[in-house]
Amino acid sequence: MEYSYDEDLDELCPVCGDKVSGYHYGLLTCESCKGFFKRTVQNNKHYTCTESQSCKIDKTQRKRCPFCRFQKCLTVGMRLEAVRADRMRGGRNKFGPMYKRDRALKQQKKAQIRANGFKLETGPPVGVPPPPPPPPDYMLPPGLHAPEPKGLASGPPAGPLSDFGAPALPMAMPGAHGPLAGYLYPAFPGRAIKSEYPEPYASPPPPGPPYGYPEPFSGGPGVPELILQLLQLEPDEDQVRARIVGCLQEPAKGRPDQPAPFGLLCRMADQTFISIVDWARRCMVFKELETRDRAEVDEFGQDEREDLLGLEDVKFLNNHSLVKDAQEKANAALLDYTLCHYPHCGDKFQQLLLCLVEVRALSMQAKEYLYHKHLGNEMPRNNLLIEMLQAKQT
DNA sequence: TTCTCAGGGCCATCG
DNA sequence: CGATGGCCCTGAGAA
Repeated sequence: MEYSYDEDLDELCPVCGDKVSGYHYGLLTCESCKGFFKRTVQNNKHYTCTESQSCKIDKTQRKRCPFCRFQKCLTVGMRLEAVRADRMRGGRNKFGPMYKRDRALKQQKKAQIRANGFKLETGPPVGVPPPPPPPPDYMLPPGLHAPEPKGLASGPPAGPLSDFGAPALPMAMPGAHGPLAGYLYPAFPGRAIKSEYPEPYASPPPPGPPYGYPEPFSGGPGVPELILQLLQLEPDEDQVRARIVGCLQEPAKGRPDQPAPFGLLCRMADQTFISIVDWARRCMVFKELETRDRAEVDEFGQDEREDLLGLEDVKFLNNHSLVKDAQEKANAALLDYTLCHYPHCGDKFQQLLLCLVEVRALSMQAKEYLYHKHLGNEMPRNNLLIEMLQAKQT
């Protein structure tokens, strides 16, 4: 096989650390893990782990425990639906644009690293390669490896998600064979893949966009130092994911009658919230705040992050001049960036600020919804989000 | 029309 | 004898 993106091949397989051979089933992996994943899905194999389902998977030990290896394949983001149920050879799948974008992103990051002389914490490629060695909590909850579609395997509350994040209508796969028959299949509009395997293993959907940055990031000259610093502080998505998976593994506490999907979503939201607070804590501005203000930021981490990015309401802080100053610096950096990278779109800066307003409105709606749930005694206990909302109400 | 490259198949090797 | 993994073939989509 010929590659025009040799630099990608310098990377290591997120599953076993071997050399990657290209994009396979959603992300850059080695040939070995590609084959292993293919055989497992095509042959509907079910493995068991003789240890504690947390075996280390690396190049030398990947053959020891296929259960943990496959779990890791799913955890890092390999896609079951990319394995063709009809076994048609050749062609491209619906991930093509995703691969292309991921590749462009890598090029940009490398160019940025070269231009700036230091390495940013990179986000995951299309999937999420974890830093070797893998922590034990990369493993999915045992229930997620059920041979039957139950629990999370039945999909999120709104139904199975399409690859673009929108709920897709489930459809029965015509001609489904063997033990796979009767499963629900996500609907894909593309014709390259006429049918896909179901998700009896139900890999968790990646939190947020599958890329390190929410939009194509143009590095190199013209990127203000402040933006580079903020990007460096971005939470490591691998760690966030590992923490969420670990959290989901914990047995449910509190409300046994809690609907599983909602409870799980609350847990995931909690972990995301913790990451945001961590981000706020590590911000250079935060380190300059007074202790009392820091406690406030801890409590209102999410709002603080929004504020630092250009929103209002920093009145609750003692030292609001410092925060205000940081906010203005962030705005100035963003303005510089948009002027440099979107010279033909004069109002890019204003457009981005308007997006923040919309995000803020959505945030308010979500808060109201959660608070309504809380008043109806429908929230899980020990929920950080609701504690934050309660604190804000008082 | 040609090229690219990701998914599938084949098969030698290994345990 | 089944699993593994490297290599090659195929063919849809991009150029």
